[in-house]
Amino acid sequence: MNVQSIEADDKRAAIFTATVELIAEKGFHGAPMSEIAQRAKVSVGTIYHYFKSKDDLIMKLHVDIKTRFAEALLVGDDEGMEPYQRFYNLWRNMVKHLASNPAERAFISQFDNSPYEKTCGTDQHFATFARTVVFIQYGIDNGMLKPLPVIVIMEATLALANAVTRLESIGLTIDDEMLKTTCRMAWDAIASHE
Amino acid sequence: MNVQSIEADDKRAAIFTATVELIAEKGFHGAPMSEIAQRAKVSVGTIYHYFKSKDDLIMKLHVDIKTRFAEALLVGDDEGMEPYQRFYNLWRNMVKHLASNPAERAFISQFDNSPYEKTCGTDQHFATFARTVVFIQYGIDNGMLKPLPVIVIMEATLALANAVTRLESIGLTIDDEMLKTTCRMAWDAIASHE
DNA sequence: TCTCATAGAATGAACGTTCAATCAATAGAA
DNA sequence: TTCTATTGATTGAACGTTCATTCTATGAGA
Repeated sequence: MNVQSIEADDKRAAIFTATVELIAEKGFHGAPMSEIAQRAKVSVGTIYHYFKSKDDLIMKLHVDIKTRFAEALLVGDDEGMEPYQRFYNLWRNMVKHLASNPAERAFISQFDNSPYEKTCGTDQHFATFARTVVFIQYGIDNGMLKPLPVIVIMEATLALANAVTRLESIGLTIDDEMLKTTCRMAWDAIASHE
Repeated sequence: MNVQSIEADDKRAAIFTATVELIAEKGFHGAPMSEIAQRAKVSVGTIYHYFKSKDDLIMKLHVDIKTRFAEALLVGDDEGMEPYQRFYNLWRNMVKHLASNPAERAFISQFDNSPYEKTCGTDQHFATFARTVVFIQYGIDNGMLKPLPVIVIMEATLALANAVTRLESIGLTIDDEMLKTTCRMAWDAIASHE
C-alpha cells in the first residue's frame, strides 16, 4: 500500500466518522453533504470521488459499522467455554462496544428502523454474524435455548443490548453489577429453563 | 360539536394517517409535506392550518400514537390478577396492537431512535405509561422482578415487543404458540427467578 | 505527460413555508 | 325569509432556501 492510498484511506475514514456523528446527532434528515464535508475537512467533491451518492455512502458506512460490531463480539470467544460463560463474554463485548461507540449505536438504531434496512437482505445479516448464528443454532438444537427461530433469539438479544446502552447515553450507569444483571436478563430471555 | 369541527377532525385524522404511513414507508426524509398533503387529500396550506410546522405535526402525531398505545396495553388489565397472567395480558395487548398497526410501530421505532426522541422528557414517558410503571415498580419491590431500574425493565419489554413485531412484518408468523413463547421470553427476561 | 485526488463554484430539483384569494357556514338585522 | 357581515377552513401558486449532485480547474505524484 503506497503513501497515496494511505492518505486516501484517511479521507475515507474522516468521511465515515463525520457521517456517523452527524447522523447520530441530527438524524438522516439534518446530515447534508455540505456539513459532512465540513466536519470531515474535505470538500463536497471529494466525497463524490469516494462514493457514488449519499445513499452509497450510508450503505457502505452501515456495512463497515456492522462488520466491526460483529468482529467485536467475538473477542475472547471460544467454542470450548461453558455456554453461559460464552454468552456472558458475548454480552459484555456487545454492551462495551455499543457503550463506547455511542454514535455508531445511534446510527445502527436509526438505520435498522428505517426503510434503508429493507435494502439489506437477511442473508447478509446472517453472514456478518455467522459465528454467533452457529452458536445460537447449536443452543436451540440442544434444548438449551428456547425453541424459537434463530432470528428471534438474535434480534431479541440485540434489541436488549441496544435498549440498555441507549439508556446509558441518557444517564444509566453500567458498572460490573449492571453488566451482570442485564446479562442475566438477556440470558433468561433466550434460555429454555428446563 | 358542530358539523364544521367534525369535518375539521376528519382532515386532522387524514393528515395523521398520511404522515404515519409515509414515514413508515419512506422515513423522515422521504416524507415531504407535498406528498403528505396529496395522500391526505388536502392542500399543503391546510396542514399549516392545523399544525405550526412539520416538526409540530410529527410531535403531535407521536403523542397521539403513544397515548393510544399506552391505552391499548390496559385492555382487560386488573390489579387482582396473578402477576404472570397480568403480564401475559399486557404482552398480548402490546404485540397485537403493534402487529395490527405496523405503520405506527415503524413510526415509533424511527422516532424513538431519532434525535426527535430527546425532545420528549422521561417524565412525559412515565406519565403516559403510569399504570404500567406502577405495576413494574410493585413487581420490583416484591422481589418478583429483577432489581433493575424501572426504566430498564420497561424499555427491555418494549424493545422485545418491537423486535418480535418487526420480524412479523418481514415474514415471521405470530400464532398463539408464538405469542406464548415470546411472552415467556419477555417475562423470563425481567422476572427474578428466585 | 498522464492520472488520480481535491477543491469549491455552479446547477437544478425539491423542500418547508407563506400568503392572497376563495369557499362554506352561521348569526343577526331588516 | 332574505341580505349582510363575520368567521374559519381550504386552496395552490409563489418564495426563498437548502439540498444532492455535477462540472471545471488545479495540484501533486508517477
